[in-house]
Amino acid sequence: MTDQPHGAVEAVDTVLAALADPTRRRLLELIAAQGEATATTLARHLPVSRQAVVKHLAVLDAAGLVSSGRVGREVRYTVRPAALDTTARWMASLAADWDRRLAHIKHVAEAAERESRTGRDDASRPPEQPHGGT
Amino acid sequence: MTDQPHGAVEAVDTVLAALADPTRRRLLELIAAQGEATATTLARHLPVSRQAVVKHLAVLDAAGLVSSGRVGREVRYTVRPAALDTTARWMASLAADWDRRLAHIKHVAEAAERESRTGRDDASRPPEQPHGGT
DNA sequence: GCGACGTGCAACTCTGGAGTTGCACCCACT
DNA sequence: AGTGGGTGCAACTCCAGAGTTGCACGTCGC
Repeated sequence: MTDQPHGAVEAVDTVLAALADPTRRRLLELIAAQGEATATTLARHLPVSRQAVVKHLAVLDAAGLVSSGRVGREVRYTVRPAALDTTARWMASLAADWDRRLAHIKHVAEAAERESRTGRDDASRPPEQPHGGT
Repeated sequence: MTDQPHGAVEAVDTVLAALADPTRRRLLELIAAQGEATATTLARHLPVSRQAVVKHLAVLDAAGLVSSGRVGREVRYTVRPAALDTTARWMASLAADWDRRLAHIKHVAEAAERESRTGRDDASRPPEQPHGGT
């Protein structure tokens, strides 16, 4: 196990899928708080069976969010910031990209507005409110 | 519609759930690229029906990732960076928190290591490799 | 060796969400 | 008025994934 995807894109993919589940987020919380934890221990703090926890840990491991290490008869899990950080950066740059696009569109719209206003005086146009949305 | 959750926590919750689906991410991509788009238009660029797109847009809207605006007989959707940005920050701070905890644990472990080494010389101990994990 | 504890594997149930189809409604255009 | 394109609503199918149970195997402690 612990074969995280090669491409950064798929990494983000699996990380997002992994983080989508509340139980898995809770698991990460618990592991991070304790520094180290086993499936059995974690299951005690959750309303699900050990097997369910094991499956979740497998998903988290595949996403590179945790790493497993065997110590004697037990398997200890630790949190792994790298993948999470990568995803955070991806998301932040995406948000920035959206911002840029929106600013650009707004600029273009305003330019067109000025253009039409100076060119000819047609105040009789359908409302076309840009986006009241919320 | 477009009633985004009040608490920031639930916001992150819904955003993560929304971003978990590849089709929805593709939708956001398309909307961001075009600046504005309708469900019908978007469906033409995707291998799914318009209704499927509508449902996805409803989810994205509930997560605050898009905003809808009616223009004549069509409903146009635009991208909304705010929620995405919030989630990105949440994720980044979480990663930073993990980093802090790991550094702390490592520090403590090293201190304990030095302690036991100077206190008594017991080289006959089980391996206990910290975490080869991957 | 023996019991206790933790893990691993497999088969099973069941619900949520992704997707579809069909139809009714609204608005623009001529 | 009537037609076409876009939206909205509802009922339906289908399957991945979350969770369970049961049992076998390895490992620690005595």
